[in-house]
Amino acid sequence: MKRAKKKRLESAGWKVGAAADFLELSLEEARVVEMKLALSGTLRRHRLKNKLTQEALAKKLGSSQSRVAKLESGALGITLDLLFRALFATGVTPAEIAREMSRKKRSAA
Amino acid sequence: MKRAKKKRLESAGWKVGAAADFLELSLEEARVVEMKLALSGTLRRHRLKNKLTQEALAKKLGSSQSRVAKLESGALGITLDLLFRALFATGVTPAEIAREMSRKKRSAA
DNA sequence: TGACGGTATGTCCGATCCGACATAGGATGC
DNA sequence: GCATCCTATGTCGGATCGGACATACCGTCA
Repeated sequence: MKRAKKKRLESAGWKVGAAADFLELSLEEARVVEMKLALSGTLRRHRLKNKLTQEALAKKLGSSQSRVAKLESGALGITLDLLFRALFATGVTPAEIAREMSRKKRSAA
Repeated sequence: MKRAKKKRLESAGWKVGAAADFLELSLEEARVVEMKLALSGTLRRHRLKNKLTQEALAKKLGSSQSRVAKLESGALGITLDLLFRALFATGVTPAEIAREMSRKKRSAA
């Protein structure tokens, strides 16, 4: 599968932000990747604002610290489902998420 | 797992919209469910607006007609990842999705 | 009526993700 | 130094999801 191939490449040392630029990702795939990156940043900001540790957030989610770390680092193999659950668990409102989503992200070097 | 239990119950004949109201879903889980429902509606509207069949959209996504049908019906076992990919594939912009997301959904009977 | 295009539903099986755990890194305080 | 706290990274096994396929359903048109 195409998606699988992408993952393989990326996990072989590529940073996804940059990857979206030159890998042959379809437009919609690239957008999803950018979205995940943007939201993982949002998640970390809000977790810190709430003075939660990754472990504390993990417990709220019924997840584990390592998974939260992966969420925040924009690691591969994390889904939007978990990302959104985490965001909501930190008290981010849908409206706020929406705002973050539409804020375009300049691709990092 | 709690999430697994929820799925079990729901798949035993419950409509998710109603389910979110009385099942012991955590707040963040309920929000994700509502979000999926809202977005599946958005997807269908935009697909039709673009005069695409489910099959045509499926091909764009590298998926299948049945999967698209499930996406649009808000079926269980569907992730936000695929939902967003589908939305982007129908040409919906992030800003538009954001707008849909913050629009609250009255729970259907 | 039958054919046809579009959609819904159900079931496989392989791919992917999740939570758990171990462990390493880094910062701070003693 | 070395505890302690937080975070990062890697790896398992089992749960969930995905595409594919079959098939049923529903209009419409002739």
